[in-house]
Formats: sequence, C-alpha cells, structure tokens
Amino acid sequence: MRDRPSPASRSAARPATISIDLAVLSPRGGALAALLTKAADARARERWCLPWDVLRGEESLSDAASRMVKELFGQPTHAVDQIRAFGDNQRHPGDADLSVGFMVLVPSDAGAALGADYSWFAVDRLPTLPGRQHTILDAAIEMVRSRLDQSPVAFRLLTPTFTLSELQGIYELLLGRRLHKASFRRALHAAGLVEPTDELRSEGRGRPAQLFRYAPKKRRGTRRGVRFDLLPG
Amino acid sequence: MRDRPSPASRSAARPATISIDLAVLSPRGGALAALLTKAADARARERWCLPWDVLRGEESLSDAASRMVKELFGQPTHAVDQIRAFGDNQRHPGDADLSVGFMVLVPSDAGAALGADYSWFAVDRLPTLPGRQHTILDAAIEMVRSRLDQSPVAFRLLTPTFTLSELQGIYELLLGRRLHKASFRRALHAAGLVEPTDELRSEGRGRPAQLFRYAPKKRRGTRRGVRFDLLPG
DNA sequence: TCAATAGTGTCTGTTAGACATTATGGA
DNA sequence: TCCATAATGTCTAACAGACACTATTGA
Repeated sequence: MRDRPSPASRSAARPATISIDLAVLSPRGGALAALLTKAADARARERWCLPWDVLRGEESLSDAASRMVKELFGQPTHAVDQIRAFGDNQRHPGDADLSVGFMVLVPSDAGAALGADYSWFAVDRLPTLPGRQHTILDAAIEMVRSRLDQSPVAFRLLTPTFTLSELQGIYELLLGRRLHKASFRRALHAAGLVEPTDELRSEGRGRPAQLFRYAPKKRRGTRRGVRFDLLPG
Repeated sequence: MRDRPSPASRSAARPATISIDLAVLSPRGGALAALLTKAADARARERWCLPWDVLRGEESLSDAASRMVKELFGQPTHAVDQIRAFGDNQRHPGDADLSVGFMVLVPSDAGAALGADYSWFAVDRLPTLPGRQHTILDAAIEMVRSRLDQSPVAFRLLTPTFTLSELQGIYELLLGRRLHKASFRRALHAAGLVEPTDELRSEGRGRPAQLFRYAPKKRRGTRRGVRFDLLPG
C-alpha cells in the first residue's frame, strides 16, 4: 500500500457469501433472553442457532435485517442496529464467508406467534451455538449494555406503556446490578425521557403503579449522558 | 422466517466482493485529519479516496486491515477497530458489493514515509469522496468521539510520551470544544490513566512541560466513565 | 522586565447515593 | 389489621466547574 496496489493484487478478490444474523434480545422471566431457532446440522442432530438468512440480490444490509424481523414478528416493525461484520474462521450454520450481525430489541410481549422451532433462552443459560453466532450474540449484549446510558435502548425492551419499576428492572437486567429506586426516579425525571399517562396498573398486592410512556423532551441542557445512581453493591 | 427458510430461498445467495476500507485519523496542524490516497477514476480524472483493498483468500477481516496498516506505516503496528459493514448502494472505488470499514488512529508523527499519492486532509475540509467512503469516514469520526470517554482512544493519537497540554488538545479536537485546564487535570489524575516521566519538553517560550506516558491503573473504583470538565461555551 | 505557558489551591453550587417517611392497594 | 409495593422528602459527602494564584522558561 505504500505504492498504489497493483491490479494483480486486487484481483486476488474471492467472491464471498454473506449472511445476515439476528441477535434478538428481550426480557423474559426476569432475565435477558435471546431468540434461537432449531436447525438440523450435518449429522441431522438438532442444534440451536440465531435466526439467519443469506443476503439477497440488491437488498441493502439493513433492509435484509428488517425483512427478517418482519417475517419473525409481523407488522410491528422493531428497529434493527448493525453490530458489525464477523468474518473470522468460526463456524456458521450456513458456512457464510462473512456474517453481518444485527441487534434487535423487542418487548416481553413480542413473539407470541412464533413457530415451535423458536424459543427464548436466557443469555446466561445458552445452549451450544455455532462459534461465530456465539460471538455475534456476545457482541450484541455488550452493545446494548454500552448504549444503555447514551441512547434509549431500554424503552425498546418495554411495551409502549410501563411502570417505573418495570423500567428500572430493565436497567438492572442490563447492568447486572441493583439500582436505588429514589435516585433512579430522580435521574429519570431530570433526563426528561418519560411522561405519565393517567392509567394505573395493579400488580398483585401493593399500591398500584402509574403507567408511563417514552416521551423524550427535545434536548436536555446538560451534556451528560443519563447516568443512574447505583447501589454500593 | 416464521417457517424455517427453505433451501430455495437460501439459494438466492449472490456471491459478493468485499473490500476493506481504512479510515485513518490523526491530528495534523491542530485539526483532526484523515489519510486519503489519489486514484484515477473511470474517466482518468484524479480523485481522492480512502485506502482500501479487497479481502483476500482466507484472511480474516482484522488481519486484512492490520496488513494494510503495516503496508502503510511499516513496523509500528497501530491498532485497528472495525466500524461496521457498509453495503448500501453507494459508490465505492472498487465497486465492492460490501465494504467493511476500519478505524485506525495514529499519532501526529506517523506516516512520514508515505508516498506522494497519500495526503492528510482535515475532516472538515475534505475533497469529494466516493459516497460509501464518505459514509465510512463519518462513521469513524462519530466512533472515535463516542468512545472518547469510555476508552483510551486519545492516547492512540499521541506519541508515547506527551505533555498534558497535548493530551488536552486531543480531547478538544475530538470534542470540538475548549476544556478547562485545571479541571481536566484533576479529572485525569482521578482517572489514573497517566504517569509522569522525568523528562521535560521546552516548547518555545514558557515554562517547559513535563512529559507523561499512558499508564492506566488497574481499575478505578468509580463506575463512571472518565468525564472531563467542560467550559461553559 | 515582560510575555507565555505549566501547574496548583481553594471555593461553591450541584448532585449522586443513601436514609427515612408517607401513600395506597390486596390479603 | 398487616404486608407489600409505589412514590416522595431530606441529608451528606463528593465533585464538576470555575477563579485566582504560583512557577518557570524565553525574549
């Protein structure tokens, strides 16, 4: 590259097959879970893997991922975020040369119409996955955690209206750490991310909780990211 | 995807050519600059573009990027970070179906041996680039900015030893905002990222500055990212 | 001596983190 | 009534942000 690359060196290009792999994350039973699907491997054993497909025709990467999400969940379109490309020599169920991973966050009520080949697994209780897909899933989890305090990813894991305890639960799930309730609410109020509805929800015994919706105020004056108070543990 | 994809639908795969594109960033003349190279386009006009190459053989993505960096800069190996894959229908100089962008951060003294086909351009004074590479460069700049307070990217833009004013200059460059000197140093000390050497550097007139090196302490007790004080402006 | 840059001490308003208390439902 | 959960008020230590000052060199 110190000299301009010769046409000869560039001709070493090898056409490659590209897959799109989805890391679909959702809160299930108090834990962060990933959506896996059953696939028979070469020896006809049943194995679990991430939902994936090959990239078609002139389709763009994000269009392909959105199409797959629509096929999985139907009309309500969930946002997709590209993680990155994964091209090391790890195993992929489609033997793709290159896989582009996408992170999809869905609320706990999504996926009711999924077929029997699909199941949710808590991310700390995963079955064995093809090596590359395991890497993709790890990267997705790290991505959602790292974005927690900069972007409203938590709300994509919640139904349109939610209680503040549910919201706090999402943060605790992703941070793996208990948060302080009063400080959490104060920080949330300062961030101006939610607004109350006039509905309440009674959750067994105890005082009913007010329902909130995600309603970010235009711009918060402070440069700081939304940082929430942590318990000493 | 609600039903398992049929072999027929998966057979729609189209072999693709993949390029590796480098967004090499470095501080030059008080501004953040990108390394571009001259390339003749189809009509033999000279155009500038990011350094790129096709992905070869069984080479992994990061190996390919590292190889390109080594070819550009020689022995001292600079770290590479993948940005993401770029596959939309924007123009690429090699007409690659898919391009994987990498961010490379190099100090201001790197690149002395680069050929005449290479030149640094301040990122706010760029020539016209192929559309996809412009997108890659924008993503690289956003990436380095977003990582500033979470990971030690600033030190990769500095020589091994540096003055605190130089370090502060890097932060100001990337944040596009002046910082408060005393607060910057206090926050830096609290973060435990640097240690003084016993050398001084005299920079024209004024008191000579102590040289520091990057030496992160194992773990800072605070959960917070390294956040530096900002001037009101 | 002046100018210019390096580096430090201290003050203050804000807030993270913790405590305690009240509110409101179900069993 | 008791208990469980929701929601709010207040205290305190820590710190962001700012100001003012000292230190050390070249011109």
